[in-house]
Amino acid sequence: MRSRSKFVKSEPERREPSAGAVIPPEGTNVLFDVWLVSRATFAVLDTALASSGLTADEFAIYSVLTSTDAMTPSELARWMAAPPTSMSSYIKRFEGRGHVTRVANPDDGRSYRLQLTAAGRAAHRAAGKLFQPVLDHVERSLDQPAPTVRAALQSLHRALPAPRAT
Amino acid sequence: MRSRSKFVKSEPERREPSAGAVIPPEGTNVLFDVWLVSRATFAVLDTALASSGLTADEFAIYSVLTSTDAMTPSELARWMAAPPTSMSSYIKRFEGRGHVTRVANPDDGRSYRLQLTAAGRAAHRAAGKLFQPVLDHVERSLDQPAPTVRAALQSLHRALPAPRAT
DNA sequence: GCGATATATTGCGAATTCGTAGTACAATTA
DNA sequence: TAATTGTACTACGAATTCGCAATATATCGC
Repeated sequence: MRSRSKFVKSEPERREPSAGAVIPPEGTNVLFDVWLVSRATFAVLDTALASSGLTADEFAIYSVLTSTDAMTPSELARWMAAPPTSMSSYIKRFEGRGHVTRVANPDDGRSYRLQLTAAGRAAHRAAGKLFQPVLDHVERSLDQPAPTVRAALQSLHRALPAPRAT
Repeated sequence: MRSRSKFVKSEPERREPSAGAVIPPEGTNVLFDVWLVSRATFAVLDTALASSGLTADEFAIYSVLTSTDAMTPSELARWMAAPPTSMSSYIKRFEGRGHVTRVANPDDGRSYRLQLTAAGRAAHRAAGKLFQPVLDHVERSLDQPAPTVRAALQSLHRALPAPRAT
């Protein structure tokens, strides 16, 4: 197993021992913030979605597949900045669950298109029911408008350079 | 191996086939944005740091250890929302590299404090030299002030609920 | 059209992440 | 202070992530 559920025990140490001020923001930067926020976000979502059988990553991928009716593995991999081999593993897993099927790609015989099955869509909806309360909580708790926060995130996304080895 | 280096080949498909507009922002939400941005960020950083031998996660952890002179594994785990067992694996790996040592924790005999060794600090500095250009690029490319973007990220961080299973 | 090169995908194996369960020490209670 | 309960850490094993190298199809140059 590896559902990545209870990272931080449900309630226990409500008052963080010292975390929260361990590192003053002045000593860090915007990329560090991304790291910290995303780790915390995944922890919360993985915990919240655990009983649905999907991880946060999987829920996100299912969401993409729900919104576009057919993507190839490569497109999906580029879209989420994942290596092709990881995508291959994901797909194998999703197919094993009966959540995804491959449809022939008339444009390219090396490739194929991915499609969520009815079971896959059902799983996505079920996970969505667990996801929604978390999203609602976050949007209500933000101390700036959600669109403002989203604009910042999207600005950051566009500002990233193309991956470049050294 | 698993240095998570060249996710997206260095230059090849500069013009994303269709990615970039696969899913309209209206159909998504702030947590989806976090997912997308963090995946892209890690891809860029892992690629940039590859030759230093550190992954983005490791660089971040070394950064935390550089800034605070002694944290326990638990504190560090909570700080970065990682399960204790993952932290244990990280520490074992870092110790194996000779980058971290454990110092007795006078306050608690079950625990100990982590400290970067000279070699660990050197590795962090070397990785920092690869990290800096990426950060510079991002800060220059943002279409809003970096402090604004950081404020949004920090707002998001505070808005996250405590991890809670269903 | 043919060969050369580029791209899409995957088998395989190695490294990583992390849950389960167990040990050791601390804190609380009686 | 002995018993009980809680917290810090880790050994172990299973699932995941992903690099390397191989295969199949596409595309480009001539």
